[in-house]
Amino acid sequence: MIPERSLEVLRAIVQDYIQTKEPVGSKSLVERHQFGVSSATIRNEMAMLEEEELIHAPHTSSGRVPTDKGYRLFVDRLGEVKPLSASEKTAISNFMVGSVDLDETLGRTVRLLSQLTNQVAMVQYPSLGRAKVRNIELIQSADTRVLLILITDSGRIQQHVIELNEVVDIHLIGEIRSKLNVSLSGAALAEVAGLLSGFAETFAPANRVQVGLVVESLLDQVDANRQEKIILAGTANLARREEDFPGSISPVLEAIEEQVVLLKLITEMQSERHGVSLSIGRENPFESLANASVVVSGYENQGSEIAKLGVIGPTRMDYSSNISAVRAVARYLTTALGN
Amino acid sequence: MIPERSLEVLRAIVQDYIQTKEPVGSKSLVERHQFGVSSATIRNEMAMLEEEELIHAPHTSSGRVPTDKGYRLFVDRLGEVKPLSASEKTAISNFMVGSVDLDETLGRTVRLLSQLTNQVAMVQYPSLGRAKVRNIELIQSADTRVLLILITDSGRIQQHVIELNEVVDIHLIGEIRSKLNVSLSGAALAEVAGLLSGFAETFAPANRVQVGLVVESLLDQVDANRQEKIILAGTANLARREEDFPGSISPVLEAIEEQVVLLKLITEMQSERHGVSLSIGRENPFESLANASVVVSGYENQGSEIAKLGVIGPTRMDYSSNISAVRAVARYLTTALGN
DNA sequence: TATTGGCACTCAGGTAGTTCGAGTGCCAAG
DNA sequence: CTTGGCACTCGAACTACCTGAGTGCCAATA
Repeated sequence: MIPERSLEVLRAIVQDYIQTKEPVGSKSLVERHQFGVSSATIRNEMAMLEEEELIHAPHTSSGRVPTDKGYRLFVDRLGEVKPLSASEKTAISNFMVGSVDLDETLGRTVRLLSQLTNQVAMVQYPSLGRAKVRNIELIQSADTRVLLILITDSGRIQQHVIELNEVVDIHLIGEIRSKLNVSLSGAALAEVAGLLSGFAETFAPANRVQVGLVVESLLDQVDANRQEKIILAGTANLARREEDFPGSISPVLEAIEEQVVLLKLITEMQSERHGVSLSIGRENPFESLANASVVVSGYENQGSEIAKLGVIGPTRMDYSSNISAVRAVARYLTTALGN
Repeated sequence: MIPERSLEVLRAIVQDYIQTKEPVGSKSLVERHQFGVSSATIRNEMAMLEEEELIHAPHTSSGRVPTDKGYRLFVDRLGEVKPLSASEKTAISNFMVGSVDLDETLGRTVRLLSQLTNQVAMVQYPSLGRAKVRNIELIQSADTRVLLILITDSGRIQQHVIELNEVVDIHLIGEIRSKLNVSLSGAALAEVAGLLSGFAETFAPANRVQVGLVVESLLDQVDANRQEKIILAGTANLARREEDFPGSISPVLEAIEEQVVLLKLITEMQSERHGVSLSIGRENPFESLANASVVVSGYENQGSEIAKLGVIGPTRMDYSSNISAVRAVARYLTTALGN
């Protein structure tokens, strides 16, 4: 058990360090905060905190800097969640009005979040995993091609062009389309594969090849919920915080361009307090993100979480405001999707 | 008229500078190239080149660095276009196989180009400007909403959700759909607005509000060819070339994130030799891109240019290889779209 | 007239020495 | 447990100095 005052000291160190970007020493600490004790006492406290690996001195006889573990304790027990300012709130609601399309909504959301936090923002597209089929359309898009459109109840629209290798028979397409909708409307995506076994056999033998191609493409798209998509905004904010990343920012840039890494990371993060989850520094398994922290929250549709959004930035970030911004944006997005 | 040998010297300076990233002096120049004259003579030549503002000395008594004007002369008259290596050629053809969807093709293209050049690559989506309507679809996507899909002959698919504010009448939707296709199939997008004047009046008065909403949305999308789209890849390559950008890379990152800037830039660039156009340093009007050069080329479908692609990187880039890479990729994309 | 060797000059960058001050750990006294 | 005091550390900032690649200019030469 760590005594109360030590925790106060840790909080002060984290806050000062985030603000000044300089290692913080015992003297400046007692000047900026009212501890009612002398700097020598604080030094003793700091020695204990260092013992616990909550802070760390970059070199002998310099101020202290929080470790990943220190930040973790800070956010878990010490950080108050800053309420959003009025201007931030209006920014959020203004941003959301007038977008009806899912693409557009998510695009606005990610820009909003990056603007609000001055970090790199990311929004994951809704997972197809738990979604249900609302509608399937087949449209001729060229002589030998049809466009398959899959609309889910989360509003996500996926489209894919199918090459049939022979001239499209418009009546056949119509037949496939209506049979597909009869079989699949309202079905969960996970069930689709099962429901379609034997589907081709309900058609005349001559047509089964083409039907097979359509079914295959549809299953591909359902399966494509694994390779989900993330949209990013505010990459330039990384460069502006360059000095916060020892070495270079380019590994970080590479990691976030590599969507696979990001997706793995955010899907594995467990939700903590207030529905927000975060990964601090080396808590994440990726070497290139050793100096980065990630704050994410899920957003919902019809009561269940469909995807996540969040920000990524230097370990030394303002956790309090970023957490509240991420949480607020996730909530607004949830309500925006609810109508 | 600049004498032949001076041009040779300029070429040598540009090549050495691109390779070594160091200002190049007269002595190292005669060592690395066979000029058959002494360094003193080269110094005289360099003095003339400086007179012409083709090169520039960062400070008194240091080597010379090409100016924007020098690079320009180099690419216009001196740079040989490097043929692609065999491995690059196979990389290109491998990359292209098996993508049938426009989205996917462009996505692969932009990644390919960034990999080939080690720069930031960009691909502009085909402009709707000269395209023709192939097909229009209306699909109910919720009780009060329909999805409008516009497919053009360039293979571009645009979708948008329309909020009708009342329960969708499926027969009315069908009627609108077929009438739209009758009126518009094969029409150039520029003609659409004209063809649709008076369209709502062909419907029963009770339905005209809904028809109006659909028409409005369609016109919006046709009009949206102004706010065209660019996809990017390889942003991390910028960070890796950080030292090539005096100051910081963040203005550059901001500029390329600001699609408007990029679009304005590349649409205003005039094609030069071999169908490739380029903007070197301050030749472009954007202060944030003062140290950046842009290499773009158009790609075609059915014989006419539909959009552009290219790379953006530091002024000190390897123009010869980048030009050939951009040109090659543009050609491959053109043929890939041609099938 | 173009080329060349020679020469004095310049200046960024590296090395070394110095100082300064914020910060530390420790200890003995309160 | 707290505190003032003290010796110690070490990065950062400043200075001085040196080195070497590079320059411009000039007089001699082919």
